[in-house]
Amino acid sequence: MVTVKEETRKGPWTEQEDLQLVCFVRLFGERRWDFIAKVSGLNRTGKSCRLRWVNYLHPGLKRGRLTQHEERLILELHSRWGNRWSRIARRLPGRTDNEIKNYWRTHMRKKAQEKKRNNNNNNNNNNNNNNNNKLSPSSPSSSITYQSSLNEDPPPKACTGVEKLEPNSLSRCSGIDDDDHDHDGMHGCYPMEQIWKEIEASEAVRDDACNISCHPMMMPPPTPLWDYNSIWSINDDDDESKNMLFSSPLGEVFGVKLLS
DNA sequence: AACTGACTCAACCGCGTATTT
DNA sequence: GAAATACGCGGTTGAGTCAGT
Repeated sequence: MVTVKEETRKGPWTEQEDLQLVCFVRLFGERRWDFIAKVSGLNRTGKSCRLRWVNYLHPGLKRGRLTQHEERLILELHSRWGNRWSRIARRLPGRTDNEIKNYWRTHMRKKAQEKKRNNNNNNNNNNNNNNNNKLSPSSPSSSITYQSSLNEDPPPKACTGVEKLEPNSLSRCSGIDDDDHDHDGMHGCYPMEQIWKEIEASEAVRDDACNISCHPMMMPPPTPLWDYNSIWSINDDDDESKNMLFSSPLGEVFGVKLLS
């Protein structure tokens, strides 16, 4: 007799897995991921489930490219906080730390390349009196200059260029946790002020939404922004979904509740 | 059409912190 | 208070896609 020990699944998630995960998050809330992983019958770690939920399945997520506004915000916040992606992500409703991290990597790669090019040009045109050897904010999106390159994380101090932080805001650059009141030191410095207002406004909206949707037993948020309606509303005639639920360890129990 | 390099995105890993037992 | 467990974060990797040659 050979007992088959099921390996924990890795790699890309299938639609079925997504569906299953959503169902169980719906039941148990966005917590106890190990429990959800076990109970759902997904051969995934809790960690993996959480990640999938946070980065992909969460109904509040925005899809698509970052807007210019968001890009600027990321640059600005990164210059203040460094690689504190989750914190930065909190300022960009609907965006995940992973997404921002990925964006930043790309951005920095571009920057590094630009820098390289600039340096090369400068070497070639050494006699030119333009002295561009400081990284010039050549691209429209780079009104902020960065000291960091691809390989070095910007030290939190890298508050350079137009940000013009006030002296007391250096603490922010040095990674001291001041969490959500961080922008107080910024006002009046430069047009970012307007941006902060917008952020706060959007956060207020988000918080309201959260009060409604994040209660463990009131899981399904009002309207997913993207096409997972099918997951969130399992109809009586959705046999596939039913099967999936029922085939999970606790499926029978909860399936009855869900589908009754 | 085939190849190559850049880019994007999803996912995993390791580690530190928080919470529970 | 200590140990175990769960959670969250940041770093990294690899597959897929797209544009240029």
